[in-house]
Amino acid sequence: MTAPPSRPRTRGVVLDLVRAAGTISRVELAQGSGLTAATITHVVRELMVDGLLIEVGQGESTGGKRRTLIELNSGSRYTVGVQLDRSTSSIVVVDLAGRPVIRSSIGGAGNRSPAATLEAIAAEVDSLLVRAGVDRGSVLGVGLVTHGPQDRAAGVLLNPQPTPEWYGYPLVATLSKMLDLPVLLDNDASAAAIGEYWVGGVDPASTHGCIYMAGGIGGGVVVEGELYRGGTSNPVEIGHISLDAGGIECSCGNRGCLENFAGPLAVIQAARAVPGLPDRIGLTEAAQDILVDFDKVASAAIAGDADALAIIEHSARYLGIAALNFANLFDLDLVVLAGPTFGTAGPIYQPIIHAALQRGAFNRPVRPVRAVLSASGADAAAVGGAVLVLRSELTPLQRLRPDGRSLTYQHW
Amino acid sequence: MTAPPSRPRTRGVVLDLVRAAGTISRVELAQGSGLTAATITHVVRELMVDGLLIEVGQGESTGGKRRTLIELNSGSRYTVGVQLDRSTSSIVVVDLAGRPVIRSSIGGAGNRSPAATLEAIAAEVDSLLVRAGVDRGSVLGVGLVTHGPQDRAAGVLLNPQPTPEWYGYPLVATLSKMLDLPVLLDNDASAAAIGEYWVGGVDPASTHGCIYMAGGIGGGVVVEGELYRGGTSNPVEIGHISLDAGGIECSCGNRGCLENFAGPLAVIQAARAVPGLPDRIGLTEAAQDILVDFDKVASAAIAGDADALAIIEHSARYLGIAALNFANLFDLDLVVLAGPTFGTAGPIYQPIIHAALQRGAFNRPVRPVRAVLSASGADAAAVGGAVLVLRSELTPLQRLRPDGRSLTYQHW
DNA sequence: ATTCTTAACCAAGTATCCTAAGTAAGTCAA
DNA sequence: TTGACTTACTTAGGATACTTGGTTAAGAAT
Repeated sequence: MTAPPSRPRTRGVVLDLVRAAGTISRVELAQGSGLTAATITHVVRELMVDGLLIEVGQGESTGGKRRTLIELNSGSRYTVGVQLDRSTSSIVVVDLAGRPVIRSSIGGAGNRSPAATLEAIAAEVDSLLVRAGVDRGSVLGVGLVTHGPQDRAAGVLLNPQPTPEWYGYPLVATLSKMLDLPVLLDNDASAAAIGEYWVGGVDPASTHGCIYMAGGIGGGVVVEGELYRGGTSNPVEIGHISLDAGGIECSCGNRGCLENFAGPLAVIQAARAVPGLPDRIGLTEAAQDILVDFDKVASAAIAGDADALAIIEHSARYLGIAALNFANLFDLDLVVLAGPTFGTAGPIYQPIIHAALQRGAFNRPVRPVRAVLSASGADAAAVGGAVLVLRSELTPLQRLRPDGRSLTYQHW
Repeated sequence: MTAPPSRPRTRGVVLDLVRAAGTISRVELAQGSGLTAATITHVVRELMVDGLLIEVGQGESTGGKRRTLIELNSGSRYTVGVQLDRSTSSIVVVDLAGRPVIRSSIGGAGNRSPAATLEAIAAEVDSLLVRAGVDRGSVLGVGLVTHGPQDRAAGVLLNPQPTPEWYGYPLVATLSKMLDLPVLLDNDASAAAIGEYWVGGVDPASTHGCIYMAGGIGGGVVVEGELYRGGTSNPVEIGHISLDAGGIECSCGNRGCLENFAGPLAVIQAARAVPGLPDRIGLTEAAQDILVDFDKVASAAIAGDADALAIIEHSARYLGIAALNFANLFDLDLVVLAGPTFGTAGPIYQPIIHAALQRGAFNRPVRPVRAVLSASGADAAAVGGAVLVLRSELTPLQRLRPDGRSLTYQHW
């Protein structure tokens, strides 16, 4: 365990400015941080000694001495992001700049026990680190992201999915012990949102939300680079907002929930109900993996099947209404669509949702509101998980405990 | 103008702890703030020299020296809150503890010009300060709260309501000059939310949202004592979230907006449509003031008129769905109902909305979710405006500019 | 070359916190 | 009642992370 760095907040601010700019000079760091040039000198020197920053050349003169350009020393540290759901688990290793250096997908939880699932994940993480040639000592930690509700501080799920054994199972402690690395747990949609902010080129001044659609629909919001956390850190249950007061009752107790109109299960069910369509696109009677089945409908829609297209467009229109409510409530100027379902169907969803925002976003007179597809594609949540570890280690904006360890981060 | 106080952040933390506790000792301040007892000694002494805190006695011994009890010196500073809408303007003067010391209501904007309206408000503020015997030198400033969208930093509305002349009119600069006091502008629903947190006895650990219903429906969210601001500071347009994808088109561009189902105008229109009801409750043909008309329906409902009750209950059920979406998206554990419409009809609305939250709030397994009526009644927004000034002057949690002046606060 | 401008660094000062060692004022037990 | 103990608060000194102001380095302009 390394000693806690001094002035963690200032280091975090500087690192974040470097990350956002890519390449930057000390003068610009001073302007951007509000600190004086002298302080920047000291902080940058510390960060260079730690190997986090490197000087990469000189800028053009603006009438005097040329500025020394600084970048993240991206190969000096790595983090791992693990996105877990029932059908698949995506794993990525990212460098200090948040760029993926290697990725893979393995089977999801299925009906396996947490222990068996985590064993498989740990083995794959070990394998990826070896294959990428990443020194284990330079790995800061692992971000495990999955569906909510969850207790992040305890590192457990508060949801008996996929099997009752998962409720309260010590995911973080177990994976941490298996890998001998720090592990943090977070919501997949929140991770996708912060990941998009960090590596997706989102304007730091923007307030953006993420709609993450995998097996279900989740949401995340980033304001000024920070995740909206709400009260119990399980915010933005966008899959279960009601869009029809008289709609059918949902298992959540609400009526007319978004997921029942627009979720992948609703899409698959709608496809099954169209005579001939299941046979045409290979949708067998027995319920397969949700994402596999959804992708059959999505592929058919992209390929021009009118029935499939109508079903996807119906889903997109409801997502558009949800996105509009989402944007008007959180005052967003950007809605990012992320998750495996948008891998194939994204080009159908994006323009419809974007158009819905143009129609009714309240803050549109103040600034433009857009909907875009995630830059990280299906790996958005996994990349986000890795980014969450980067953030927690490098830019500790939360108040630190006296011993320098993060409150939201469990070191085995 | 007084010199900016030293260590503004620490002072703010201490003042906030004192405010939340009412009466507190230095030992508890040290525990609550995380600062050492020595630092608390220094900070409390500074604050006592400034007259903001006073020692008020001693607590029971817990085995040693008795604790010296400290309170806000509530008579040492005052702020003014002005809530403005079309039909009425509520004005309150609150002391340092946020308690109202005097209040009044005058006519709202109506169709008057901004200048004429502000003249009337300024005269009434002057009059209230004199009648309450408040020394002008102890008045920190004025919080002007009204509907959005608005540009808080510029101190102008971005909405041509009630007349086009209001769009972009320099409200803050004008009122500030009239009164020779600092003025800040904010959203009425946000103000009601923070006001409820400050003086309504809301648990500081809770995450609460406010549904503010006056002429329209607005929302505000407070997380850990801070307002959710979103991107352009016009968040939580809850009146225009869609609850029926196939509903009638709203002027905002969306369909099936909450306001068209549950807003006061919808209630009045529904009452007009019931044969006999308008005559029975004195609802004349010509549209009067919205709040006056709404109150006729609400009073009849409270008095037992079945038709009026059904209309209010219909409105409440839709507000309940909206509150549930609100709570699930923002992860709230408390929804406060505020605004003049709840003055009479609150006892009908509250149980229905509360029941809706019990039915479907996602975080309910983690902690209870409640709906309550505002403790400040119809003055919630005005009290909130006054509290916003207290906060900005006393607990500057925002980063301060080098000259010590707040970024969000315009000193004429 | 000389002078100006800009970048980066260094030294000393300051604000704000901490730790450590007190003093003050109470309880408790013999 | 006296001495030991506990708790509340204060004082003194020191650490940290910033600041201000001056210096050196490296370029452009004349």
